[in-house]
Amino acid sequence: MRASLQPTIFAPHFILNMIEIQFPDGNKRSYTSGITPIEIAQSISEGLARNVLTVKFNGQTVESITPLTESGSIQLFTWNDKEGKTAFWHSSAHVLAQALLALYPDCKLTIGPAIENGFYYDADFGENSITEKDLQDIELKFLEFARQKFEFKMRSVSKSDALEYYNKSNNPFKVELIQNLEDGTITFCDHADFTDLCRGGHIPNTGFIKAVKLTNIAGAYWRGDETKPQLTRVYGISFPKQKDLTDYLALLEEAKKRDHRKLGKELELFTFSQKVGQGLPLWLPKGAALRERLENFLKKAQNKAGYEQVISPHIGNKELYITSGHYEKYGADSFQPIHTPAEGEEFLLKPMNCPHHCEIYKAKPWSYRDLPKRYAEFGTVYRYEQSGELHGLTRVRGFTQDDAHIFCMPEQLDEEFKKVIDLVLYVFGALGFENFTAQVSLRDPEKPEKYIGSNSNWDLAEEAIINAAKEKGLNYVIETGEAAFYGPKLDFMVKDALGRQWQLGTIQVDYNLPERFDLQYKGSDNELHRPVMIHRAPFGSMERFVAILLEHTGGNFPLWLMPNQVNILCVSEKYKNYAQKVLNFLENHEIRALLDDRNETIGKKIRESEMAKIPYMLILGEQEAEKQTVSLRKHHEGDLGSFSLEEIAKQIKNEIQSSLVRFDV
RNA sequence: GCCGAUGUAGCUCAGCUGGCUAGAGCAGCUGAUUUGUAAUCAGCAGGUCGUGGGUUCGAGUCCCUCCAUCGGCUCCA
Repeated sequence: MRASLQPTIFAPHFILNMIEIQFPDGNKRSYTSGITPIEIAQSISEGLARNVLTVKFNGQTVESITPLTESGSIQLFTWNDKEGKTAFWHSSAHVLAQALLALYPDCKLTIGPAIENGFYYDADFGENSITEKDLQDIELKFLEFARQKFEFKMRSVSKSDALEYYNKSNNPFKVELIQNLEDGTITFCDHADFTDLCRGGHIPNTGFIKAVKLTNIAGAYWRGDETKPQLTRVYGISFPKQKDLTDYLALLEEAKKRDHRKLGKELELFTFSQKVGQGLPLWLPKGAALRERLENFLKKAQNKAGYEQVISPHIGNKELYITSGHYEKYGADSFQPIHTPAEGEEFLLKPMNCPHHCEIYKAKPWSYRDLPKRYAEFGTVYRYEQSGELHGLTRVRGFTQDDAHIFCMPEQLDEEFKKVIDLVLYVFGALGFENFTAQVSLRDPEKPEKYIGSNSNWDLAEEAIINAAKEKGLNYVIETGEAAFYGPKLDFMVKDALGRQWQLGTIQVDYNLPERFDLQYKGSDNELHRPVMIHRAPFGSMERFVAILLEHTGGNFPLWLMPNQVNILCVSEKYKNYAQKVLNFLENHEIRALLDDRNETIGKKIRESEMAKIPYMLILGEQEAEKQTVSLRKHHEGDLGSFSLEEIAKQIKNEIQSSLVRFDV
């Protein structure tokens, strides 16, 4: 500890110049006023000082070299903290901007934030676009600057000075940003001879950045608005150590191996055909069987929870969608109507099941005693998704929702909503999804024109969702403005192998369709009332769910879902008869097994079964045929010795049962 | 839809700055081998190099159109 930083209690005239700093653990220390956070870190340890990337003082992000002149609480962040990484990548974006400007003096910089994994910078390169080949040069320039350990220095500028600065450099983007800022709140950040409009939160100097990888280049609209000019976005990620970068790239390689598109092909689950059409998946036998098992699993739970299966056709009269309001909203951007020989008659490929289910509800009058009605259907729908948005099985144009619509009285909404949450949690639990976030999507109060339905109904529904999420102890985030146009929703978001978020399960409240379809029930007061509708899909869609399940399990599904649970491998063709007997035995125990009696070496058969991720391999030859046993090998575990057929069947059944807990309502 | 990249056999890939009948491994077929815990050997067959046009004496290679795929953006009932 440096002597000058010691509290000096014997010199009263100093006391006025002392400030008291509180640390996150509650400890307090006194320092001379004007001390910088980095000096405070030094007073604790040199090691900490070397690793401090950013600082919060009284909850506000400050630069590590900002002098502190008042007492307060301090938080020091390193690479191990989220805040540290953010500052690191934010600072990296500055260096990227500096490098871009150095190599392309005419490019117009716009914004460049830190993101979950790295950072990006959007710039307008005008006529001369850059390509991925240029990234290496930019990286070199980046590192050249980073190594010079430039300090990041914040300064306040007046609005007029700021505008003048960017008008002079002819940058309309920055000018637009500054125009929307309050005079007096505007700050610039300088490092080396580079200046950028910036709110702050930097690492001490550029020298902390030891490794950088500019990962890709993409187009991005200015301010995310399709009608505004398209900029070039350069994505990158940087690290304080070269090894961190190497590890990160290895991790990405690893993640690619779990890509569901790759696994789906290797495991022969699904395919696509240009001739059939883009975004229209073809389920191969193994994939179809897998999907069917998932469907049966959910059907069973739904039956217990009081759902009834219904079936509706793949097309519907255009009038149906005019009634539902979907035609007006999406008609122009959808698969276009199918015409019939009858003049003026038009049908639409069903983009959702709800209108059909509303008509099923309408098939007879209902009493309040009958409610809730819960109609479930694995309904295949078709949506004309933008071509650039299609992605493996996670975003397709034809897919099957594990859909259901619950028609209930308004006072039943809370309870029904919670029951659906229970069902979703059961499904996720049985399939091992633990890392999901619940997203509550509410309407954007600024844009009422985007939504249909009365304000009071929206208030009711939003409140019901938030209450249910709270009561069920969900780890939820609220997203304002993300609601569907007909009602708020609760989505269950799960990440894929590369960390991209996908919506799986969804629960949505709808006051709109019951109105449009004039749905009714007779209340205890002998008056007609309007039911509330809940749309819900625990998987979301079979396609997306299987995709994410593939990425999470790497193709090693729970045993009950596996297309082939057992491969029987015989050492030579001589033992075919015994192998057939083993196969029959397993089939009698409802275990899915395949017999590999090809004229190949046992080594090859094992290799192929391992690569096909078959959970159990039963190897049999002379010894086994004699003793009526099998030699057991488990995927990824190797040889486990010999067992009787009964023992094998028992073990497999146990494993299946332990992962398939019953759904209790 | 927009920006950028990619497209060679069923799969994974090679084919340099345009120049012999376009190659390899795996898979497939035929034959030999009858195998003990992650690839037995040999032979055969398989491609209008995504599509259509252009430049050229000559195009898998260069240019344009379209299609599909990949990474983003916008969108997502």
